[in-house]
Amino acid sequence: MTELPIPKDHAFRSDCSIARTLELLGDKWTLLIARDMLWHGKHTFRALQDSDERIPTNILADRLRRLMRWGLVRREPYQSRPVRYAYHLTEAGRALEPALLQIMQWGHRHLEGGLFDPTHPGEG
Amino acid sequence: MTELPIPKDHAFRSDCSIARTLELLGDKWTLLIARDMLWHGKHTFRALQDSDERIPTNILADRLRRLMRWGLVRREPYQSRPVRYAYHLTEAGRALEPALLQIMQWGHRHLEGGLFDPTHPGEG
DNA sequence: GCGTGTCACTTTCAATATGGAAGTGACACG
DNA sequence: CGTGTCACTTCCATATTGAAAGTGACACGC
Repeated sequence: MTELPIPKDHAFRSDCSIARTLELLGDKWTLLIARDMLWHGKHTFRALQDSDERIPTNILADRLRRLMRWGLVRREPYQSRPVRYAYHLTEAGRALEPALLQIMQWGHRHLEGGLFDPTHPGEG
Repeated sequence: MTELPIPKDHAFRSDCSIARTLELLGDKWTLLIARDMLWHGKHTFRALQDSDERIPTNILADRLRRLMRWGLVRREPYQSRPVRYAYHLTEAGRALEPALLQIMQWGHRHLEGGLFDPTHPGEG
């Protein structure tokens, strides 16, 4: 149960936790970034941009900014000269894993998706 | 494990089940429609449009069309003269419940959302 | 039969978001 | 100094969103 820094300028459209969650994660890309950081060891801008789905760089930059603003992602320099940052999920970000697993499960069962499953390593 | 009628004209951007699922459900509204049908007994266009989040009617119509096209929702006339339809989740649509619960859970814990929880009736 | 109301949408259109592509800045390396 | 990499930002055409108004099929009351 992490305290998230809800942006002061943000007004939620309702009390519903699902509606609120979708306000930050409800798009086609954001959860893929979480997936890549959580399960695929991708932590640099470059690595995240090289996912199978080929996220446009402007969208990636925007989503990372949003995730940082909401406290789901933190970035830290992994080198200086030039300074470059690695992005990591915070505790709140990692807490998305069960939701991600359920979404994956549904896709496996209904959309003939690939069988990668982080809970069964070696199959993907 | 329901067979879904994947639209012939649709090409998934990757094999990933999460990416695929987000292609149909990855927006701010679609899962709210599922929520309302699943837990709030809303099955007419009117009822769905009267949710707390006030979905625009053109978006609602579009999302219902999409959900029907993908086989997550089915509609049936609930009256004739004039004929009017009720929308219901199919088995594949109802199978979203675990994902919805996890998303709700995350919102409860991190976004101070309301406490409605269909698994604990009487608290919302 | 006519005006009013309801439901279920569709249409319109301005504003915002998306996404492909090219550009920029800070370096390392040779 | 030229080339290359990483991490973005900027540009811009197109697509999506969302507020609002419009439409069609009736029921109901007068």
